[in-house]
Amino acid sequence: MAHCTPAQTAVLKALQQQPEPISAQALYTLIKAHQRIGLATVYRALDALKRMGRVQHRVTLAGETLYNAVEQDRHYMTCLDCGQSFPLDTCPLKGLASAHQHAGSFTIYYHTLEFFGLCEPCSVTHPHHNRYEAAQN
Amino acid sequence: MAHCTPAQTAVLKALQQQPEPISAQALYTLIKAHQRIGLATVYRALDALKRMGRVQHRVTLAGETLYNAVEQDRHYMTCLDCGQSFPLDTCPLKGLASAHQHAGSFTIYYHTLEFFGLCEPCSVTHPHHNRYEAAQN
DNA sequence: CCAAAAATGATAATCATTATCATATACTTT
DNA sequence: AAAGTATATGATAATGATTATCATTTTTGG
Ligand SMILES: [Mn+2]
Ligand SMILES: [Mn+2]
Ligand SMILES: [Zn+2]
Ligand SMILES: [Zn+2]
Repeated sequence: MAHCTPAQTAVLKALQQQPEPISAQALYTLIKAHQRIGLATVYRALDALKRMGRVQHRVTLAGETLYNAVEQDRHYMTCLDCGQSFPLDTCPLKGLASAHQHAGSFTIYYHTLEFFGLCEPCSVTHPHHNRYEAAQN
Repeated sequence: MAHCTPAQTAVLKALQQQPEPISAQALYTLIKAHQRIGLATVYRALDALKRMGRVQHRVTLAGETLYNAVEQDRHYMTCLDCGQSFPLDTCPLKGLASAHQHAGSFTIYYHTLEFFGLCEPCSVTHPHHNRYEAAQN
């Protein structure tokens, strides 16, 4: 049922060639090298593809939204200190939540799952030299 | 080991009284009613608390970051069309990933998990009247 | 009390994303 | 096929949440 405009097709094709999630601006640069396209159109296409359940997104700590094809069900552990992301071997929800599921009356297209914490180097380096008492519960 | 400045304590206290995740700006308004505090300080405190593993965050489709105390391990299904969020009864990772876990050398403080798709009303109303062919795989 | 380090508040700056709007393209009807 | 209508597109301006600056205050340790 889901149909695509030329721009949407171009964006989806480009996304499917990316091994890692990519930002709208980076996608724009990539596609523009091959064909005439506007940045706003890239954003519009990504939004439309999202609502068709063909593209998913996640937001980095820097506030940048990254997109990838839904087939690529990958997740990350992200360090709150240095911002580095480390991919998980496998989706912890594998099996539990398959694509295009129904939960009650809600149709699920995709999910985002991300772990946050500190990577080894940062947990060591981390100063933690506050001058105040710990807040009580 | 984690110590708090007065601002951090105020922010954490305010957060723990909230039943739902809240934005930095809304928190700022709430706290300012009781004590002198700056918006930048609220952002700084939230960031510090995040790195202490006491506060977690998620980003709405509108691009707003919402914060909540880590104790409140709640997740949502969000409609890509109308933006409404519906809370899950229970965390699908309950048991699998307990708080402050270790995964290899990485220390996990919290996780974000969110399902995206279409809510009942939107999946019905949804026009889907494109004029182009579906993009191939 | 005194210097050094850290925290704070007010405000300006940033920058990814959205809104506008004029134009182009596709579909529908004569 | 031309005209008329709806949708898509591109260039650019506007938005707004978050961050950077910087002067001032507070805390710490001697
Ligand atoms: Mn997954
Ligand atoms: Mn959970
Ligand atoms: Zn790190
Ligand atoms: Zn909806």
